[in-house]
Amino acid sequence: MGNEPVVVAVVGATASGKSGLSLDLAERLGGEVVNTDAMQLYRGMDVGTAKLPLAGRRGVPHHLLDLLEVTEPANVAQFQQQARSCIAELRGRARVPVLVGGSALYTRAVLDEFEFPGTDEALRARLEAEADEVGSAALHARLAARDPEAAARIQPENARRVVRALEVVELTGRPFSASLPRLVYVDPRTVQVGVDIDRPTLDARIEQRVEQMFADGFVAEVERLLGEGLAGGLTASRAIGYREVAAYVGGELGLDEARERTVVATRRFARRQDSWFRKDPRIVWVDHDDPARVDLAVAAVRRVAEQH
RNA sequence: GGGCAGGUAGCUCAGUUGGUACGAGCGUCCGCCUGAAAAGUGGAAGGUCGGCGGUUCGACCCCGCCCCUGCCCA
Repeated sequence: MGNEPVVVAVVGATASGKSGLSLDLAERLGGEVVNTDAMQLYRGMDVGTAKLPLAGRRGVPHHLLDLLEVTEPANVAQFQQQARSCIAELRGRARVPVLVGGSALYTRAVLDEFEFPGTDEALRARLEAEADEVGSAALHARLAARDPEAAARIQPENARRVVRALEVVELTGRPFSASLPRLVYVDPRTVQVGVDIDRPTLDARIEQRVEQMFADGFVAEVERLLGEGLAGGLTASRAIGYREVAAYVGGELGLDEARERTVVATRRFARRQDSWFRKDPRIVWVDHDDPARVDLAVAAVRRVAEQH
């Protein structure tokens, strides 16, 4: 295991400049890019997810893009497996995996010791129907009886988590931890590089990016995906921008309104991403416009490589 | 020039027959987060009510003048 390459992950808020840094790092380290963005997993969701077009990839191979149809739900557990085997494959070829993406849960699921209890479609469907009927508070009360600790950590209003907790409890007969695992890398030779960016700059970039998306045919992309069943996709239909543009196409929103709401939703998303990543003390932060950011990131990678 | 409607939280708008603004939605800020995660979810901070003057024990709510916005008439 001694000569296996380090695993690098570039994290940070949307529109902070992760893609560019990931390419720089892949070039400097002899690596290939592995996507860890839940929405870029979808085939056909390109403009609205700011997916790097082939022409912009500088010849660096990209993995784990375009794996799902918009009608399919996303699935972290499955992604975890795919990403880990992709990483193993790259290392087998002595290439450095450079993960990039803004989905914090996905990134952690891949990098950390992170196990998912099973799932049961029918059971979950039943619980969801029940939640709709009696309300999540009632289910929360049942959870409290079965698994007091989980209940204490999950807000009664959060139907999604209440249902999942009950699903796990009923399925495994064991308590659901209901809290994130500790920050422990499955492989100590892991480095996370965070792209730091101040809010005014980030907000301006988000606005600019969204405008560019619309100029680049975002509406046409959504129309095409609607034809492929986007509206029925559990995950994809709720993606930022896609739901707003779909509402515009459906005549429920004006174009300007759709664009403005997309900007706002993206901004809020960026805040949520930030609060996830800030909590992880292992992340080495580099400023988005620091001329030395690539050198700093490479230095961080070398440091970890030498320690192990 | 005249008439009408309106000027209340960052935005859109409720509300008080005069007694310290019950406000709401959105936004903003902070937090949570294990199989939908660009999802889901909790909390907080923001107005003294267009300006000046008057009436009143007391006005955001009454009166006067002024300013601004929209519509209408000339």
